[in-house]
Amino acid sequence: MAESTLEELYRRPGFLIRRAQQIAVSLFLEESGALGTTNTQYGILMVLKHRPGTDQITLARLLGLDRSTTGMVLDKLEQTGLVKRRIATGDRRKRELVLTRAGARMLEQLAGPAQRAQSRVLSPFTAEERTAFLDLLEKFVGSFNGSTRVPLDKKPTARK
Amino acid sequence: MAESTLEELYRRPGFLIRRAQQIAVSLFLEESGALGTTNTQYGILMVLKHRPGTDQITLARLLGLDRSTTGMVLDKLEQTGLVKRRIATGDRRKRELVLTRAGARMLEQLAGPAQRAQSRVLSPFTAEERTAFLDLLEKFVGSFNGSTRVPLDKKPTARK
DNA sequence: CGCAGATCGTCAGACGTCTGTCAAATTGGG
DNA sequence: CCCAATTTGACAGACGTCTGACGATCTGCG
Repeated sequence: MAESTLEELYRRPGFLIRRAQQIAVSLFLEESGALGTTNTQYGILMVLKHRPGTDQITLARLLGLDRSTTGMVLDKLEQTGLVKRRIATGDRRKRELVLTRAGARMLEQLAGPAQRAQSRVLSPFTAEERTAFLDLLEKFVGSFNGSTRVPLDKKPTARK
Repeated sequence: MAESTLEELYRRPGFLIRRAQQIAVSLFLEESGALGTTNTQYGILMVLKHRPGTDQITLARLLGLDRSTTGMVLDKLEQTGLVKRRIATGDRRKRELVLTRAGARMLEQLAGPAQRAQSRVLSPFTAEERTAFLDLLEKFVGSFNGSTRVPLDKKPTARK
């Protein structure tokens, strides 16, 4: 029966990856819920915790986002009072980004939800499958960093 | 050196999955390029090819999208002349969706690019890794169909 | 038969994401 | 030292995605 040839669609990596992303976001939102901070915002807060004073472009490269997205999300974070933007001394084009006290507190409050979300994401897998899954994902994204529209640069410190 | 504790971030499944999705979309767009049809639109066209006359809600459930997204993408598809929307006979709330001739042609033209995109997605893997990757993804999304915000329903035919 | 409750689709609102363009600022080569 | 090229961030435009609300319609139960 040609009735279900769209099984092809369901086995496509693109389809599966889209669903996976949808699920991961969903789980994070379910756990972080009332705190009102999204996945992406959480990523930015994380980076800013470890690299205070980073500028927007570097931040974007660290997360694999483009400048516009990064700027827009930072707008929201600034409005919510979690992040402070300051014109960089020495290069007035740049904005030095730092967590506010509220931002640091939010990050602490998010630690639990983020951890639970991660556990739920991995919950369908056995221990071996977990590492296999992560290893394969790492190999996948790793082999495309640099190519693709929005490359990721884990070592922006190593600047020319 | 606490300097790079954000390696934690890079190993998080949520982060890896987001990057993977970003890459997959990017590759599809690179290949389909000039045809001007996106990932999501391609999914809708695929379903409509195999299930002509489907209504929007059923289509949404088949793809794991919500009603609004589905409706909006269908707006574009209708504007571009790839899909036709018709009030269903027997239930005037529903819209029967069918590919236009141009829609069917577009689907044919997309076959090559979609195939190439899929090959490129899987290119970093060995044959064994490919099936492992797809199996793990399938297990992952499969175990969350039904839960999460936007469930997926592969068998909407089996209605009450 | 008639109305309460479910269902379908649209709309408004919010967020994320990318591309392209532009002004301001910086840098480098002559 | 000066101007061209580059870099940073903002803005406009386009698409996808979800939630919540609402009108139109249908269905089932009394």
